Amino acid sequence: MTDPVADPNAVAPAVASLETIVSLSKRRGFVFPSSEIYGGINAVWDYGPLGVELKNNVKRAWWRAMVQDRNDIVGLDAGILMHPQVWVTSGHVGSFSDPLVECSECHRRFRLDELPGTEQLTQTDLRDEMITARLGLTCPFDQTALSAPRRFNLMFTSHMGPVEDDGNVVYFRPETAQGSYVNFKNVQQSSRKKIPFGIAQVGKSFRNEISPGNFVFRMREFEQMEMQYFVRPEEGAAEAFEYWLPRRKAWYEAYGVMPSRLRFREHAPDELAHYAKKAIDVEYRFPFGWKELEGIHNRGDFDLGNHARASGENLEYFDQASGEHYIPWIVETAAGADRAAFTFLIDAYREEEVRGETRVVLGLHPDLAPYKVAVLPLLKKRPEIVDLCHKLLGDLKRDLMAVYDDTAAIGKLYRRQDEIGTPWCVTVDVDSIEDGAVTVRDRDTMAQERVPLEGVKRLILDRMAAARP
RNA sequence: GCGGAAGUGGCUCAGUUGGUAGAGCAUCACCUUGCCAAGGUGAGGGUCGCGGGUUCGAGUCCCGUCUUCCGCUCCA
Repeated sequence: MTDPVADPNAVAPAVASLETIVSLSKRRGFVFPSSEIYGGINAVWDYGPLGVELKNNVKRAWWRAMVQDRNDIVGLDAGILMHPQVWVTSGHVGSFSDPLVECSECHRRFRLDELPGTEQLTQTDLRDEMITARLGLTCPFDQTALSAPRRFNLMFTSHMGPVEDDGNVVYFRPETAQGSYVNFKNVQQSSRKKIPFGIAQVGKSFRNEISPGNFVFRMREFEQMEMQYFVRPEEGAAEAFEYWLPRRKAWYEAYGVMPSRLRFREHAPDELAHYAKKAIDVEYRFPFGWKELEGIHNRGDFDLGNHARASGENLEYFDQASGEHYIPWIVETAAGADRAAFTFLIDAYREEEVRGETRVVLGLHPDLAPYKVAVLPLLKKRPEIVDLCHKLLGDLKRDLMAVYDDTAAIGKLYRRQDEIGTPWCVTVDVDSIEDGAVTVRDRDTMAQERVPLEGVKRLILDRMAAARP
C-alpha cells in the first residue's frame, strides 16, 4: 500500500510507506533485523540475498562514476582500526565525546560544553540552584534534578592486544575519510597524481548514535562511499565544491531517483561539523521526511594541516608548474551506501493496477537490480524445455546475475520477478525446441518479443549498456 | 535518554469477561491449466519478543527487559 506523506508542499508523488518497504525487505530477502532470533540488536540490520546484491550494485555504480570513469580519482581501502592519535588529531575524540547533563524533571539534556562557564563545574555545582539558574535551565528542578555529567562518546572503542587497559584503546573509525588523509602522501606519490585529484573509499564506519532509527537510515554500523578531493587552497575548493554539487545529485537521478524527491540543503553556520567550512547536503524525501543522503563538505586544510602538525610529517604538495608549496584543501563527497540503497529501493517501489489486480514492481535501474534476468519454463513438465532453460541459464550466468524459477504458473513467475526488480524474463516454450527462439519479457512495459536463443545474452547486455549513465 | 504506541506462523492481522492459538496471503507437493499473481487436493510452519510473577490455569492481568515505530532531545 502506498501511503502519501503528509506534506502540503510536496511536489513529488507519494512514496511507499516505511512499513511497506520493511515488509517487502523481510519477505523477499533484502534486509533482516540483526540477530533476530535473540530479539534483535538496536540499530543493526543484515542484508539478505537480494539486499547484498542491491547494495553491492550501488557501491559498484558509485565506484564506476567516481573512479573507473575518471582519470583524476583513485581508490583506497584503509583499515577500520587506525592509530588512536588519528582521532585525537581529527578532532573526533574531542568533538565526538560530549559530556551531557539531564534534568530529571523535564528530561531536557544539555551539552556541558555548550553551557557557558561550566568547564570547571562539579556535580555538586550542577545541583546548585543559583548556578543552574545562571545557566538558563528553566525547567523545574530540585537538588537532584540534574544528573551527573555523562559522556556520550560517538566512537566505538576496543583494545588492541590481549590486555584491556587505558593504554591500548583503539577506535572503530567513524568515517573513512581519515584513512585517505593519512595516506595522502602514499597515494599521491605512488599514483603520481597532480592536484586536483581525489581518493575514493568504500567501507564500514561506526557511530554510537544517541538516536538511531528509521530502518537502515541511521545505523550504528554503516557503510560509507566517500571521496576526498585534494585541491589548491581557497579558490580550488570553491571551484570543486560547485563542480561536485550538481554531479552528485545527478548521480542519483541517473540511477532512477525521481528529481522532485531530491534537493540541496545548506548547513547553517551553527550546525557545521567541527571540520567543515561549508556543507551542503543532498537530501531525499524519505517516508519520514526530507533527510540527508550525502554531504558535500569543504574541509579546508583542517585535516591535513592538523595531521602535519601532530605527526611532524610534511604533508605539503609541491606544484611543479607554479613552484608553490601548500597544504591542499579538501572537498569531500560523503555518501551513505546503506542510505543510497534504501533510497533506490523506496524510489523504485510502485504499485500498478493490472486486470483488477495489484502488480508490485521495483523499477530498479538494470545496473542496480539484484537479478538481471530470470529464465522461466512455460511448461515445467517438458524435460526438453527445462533442459533448454538450464542451458541458457548457464550461459547467462557467465556474465550476468541470472536465476531460474519454475514453481508456479508463468503469470505468477513474472509477478515475483517484478516485485524484486528483475528487468527481463526469458520464457522458454514448446516452440523454442523447434525454432530455437525464446520470449523476452520487459519488466516495465510487460511487452514481449521473440528472440533467437543465441541472441538473448547480447540483447540484455546491450540494453544494460544503453541504460548505463 | 524521556514520553507515547506496538511486538501472535515468512508477511498482514484476528484472538470474546484469563481455560493450553486462528484467518488471508506466502511457501512446498500432486492434479489441472499453458504467456502475465487461474482452479482443486493436501502439507509444513507459531506456545504468542524474552524473563519473572499472580492464578488450578495467561497470548489475554502485573513487574522487568529487549526490539520496532512516532514525538522530543541529539546528530556527518
